[in-house]
Amino acid sequence: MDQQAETGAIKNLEDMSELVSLCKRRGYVFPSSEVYGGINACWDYGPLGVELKRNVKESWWRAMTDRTDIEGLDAAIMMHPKVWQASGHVEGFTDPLVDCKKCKSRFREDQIDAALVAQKKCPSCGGEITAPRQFNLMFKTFMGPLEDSAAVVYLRPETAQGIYVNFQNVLQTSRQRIPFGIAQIGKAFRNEITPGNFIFRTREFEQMEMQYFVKPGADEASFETWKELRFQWHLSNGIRPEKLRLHQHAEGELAHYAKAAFDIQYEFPFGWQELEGIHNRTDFDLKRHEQFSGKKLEYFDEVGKERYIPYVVETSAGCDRTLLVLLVDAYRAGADRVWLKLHPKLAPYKVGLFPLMKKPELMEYTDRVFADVRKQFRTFVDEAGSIGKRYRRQDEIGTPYGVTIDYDTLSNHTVTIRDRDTMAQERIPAEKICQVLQERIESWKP
RNA sequence: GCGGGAGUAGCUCAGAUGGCUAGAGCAUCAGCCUUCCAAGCUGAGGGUCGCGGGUUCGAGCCCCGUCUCCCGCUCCA
Repeated sequence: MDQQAETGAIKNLEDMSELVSLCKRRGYVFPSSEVYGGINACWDYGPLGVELKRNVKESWWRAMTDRTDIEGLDAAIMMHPKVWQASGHVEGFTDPLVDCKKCKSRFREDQIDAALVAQKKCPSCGGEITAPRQFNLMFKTFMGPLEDSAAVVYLRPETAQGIYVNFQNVLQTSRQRIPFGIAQIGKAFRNEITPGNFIFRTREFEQMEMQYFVKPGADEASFETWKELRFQWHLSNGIRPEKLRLHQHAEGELAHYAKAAFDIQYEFPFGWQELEGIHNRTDFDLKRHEQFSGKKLEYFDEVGKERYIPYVVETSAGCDRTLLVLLVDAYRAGADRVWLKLHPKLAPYKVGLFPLMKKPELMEYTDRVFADVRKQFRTFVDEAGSIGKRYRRQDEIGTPYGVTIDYDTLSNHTVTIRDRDTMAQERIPAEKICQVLQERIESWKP
């Protein structure tokens, strides 16, 4: 690993804002509704961002569905309102908050002394507190033409419930047996009080979730397995190992549904933060849905001749957060260039193709190569400016390889292939470009 | 929601005490140059100076309002 690469990585929030700027400048991520001045914590993925995101989702989906014991699902964002009563989100996601006008502290009204609430006194400084305001983290809207409370629906605050309520459907149609899992990628919405840090915490976000159903008692072993598998997945995307860790939730930190929980955390410039959660949700959710729906959600084990409600091990990764991690982890600022050291399998463009000079014979040859290479790899052709400048442009968006057609190409049909990370070049036969790209992409090491 | 900072070209900014068609660098585009690692030449496009009102003969600069962004406070993808 070269020295420049290590010293050029993101260290602080200032470097981070360079990345945010690059993202906008080059078409990875734009602020939403920018012509109207933007809207807080909403972001749009541009041409490069959407490619990177698709590649991330593809990588995840493969990791799931390459297994024979995992099925896919795509549930609706809007669900029956009772789902959220059963899940505990109607209750648990609505916090009455009060603020102290004097010391600016914020408290949950239901967690401070009732006597103090009655006197409107701050528990820490004794100052006056505001009247409680309801902070409901679920977005609410109305289904149908009338804004009647009977027709209230929520935008899902997590994708998991879509899987739980389809547990029996998937079980029956896929003919799976426990243990098995259901995977889903989709948007979720939370009316966060404090969003921020670029695409780290947004109110609309995408999750990549898998719920693994196991026999009670087998949950702890499965939990350990998934913890490890998910950690490895992030490493397989080329993330620097020293920036990733597993963090166990203490008892008090656990969500209302969880028996045990680990976060896969990344060391962002704003600290260690969650990238993915692995939760042992027990039979909490399925049981609750049984109660609220009146339907049986148990599993009959043909072999052991027993009925039970399965336990669930959940792996819930943030898709946008994964993107942020990839970008933050890949950013390098050297003395004379900036580059994204993205894993080639995830990079939006795999190769840049350049005629050394803007000469008809070189451009013609380039066109022929392009027609061939683009069938297999997303390719960006650039003939504007000096060759060095074109390399820089591709470096900045993370294109791992550059192929240049020069005058030697015309006589002996060889081209140079340049490596983004080392800037080293090698001359190879033009007919082997695809083969070499394939080999390099597959064997790439951070 | 509160405190702090800020809104002038895609980006980074300059625009003394209000005064001609609002500037620079980078970026983009066109052309030239260039036989492998950016910033050489010529030219072009691009801004109702966040938005609305007010003061004034005249406002990017002053006043009021409003919106938005960024940084800090029990958020867990």
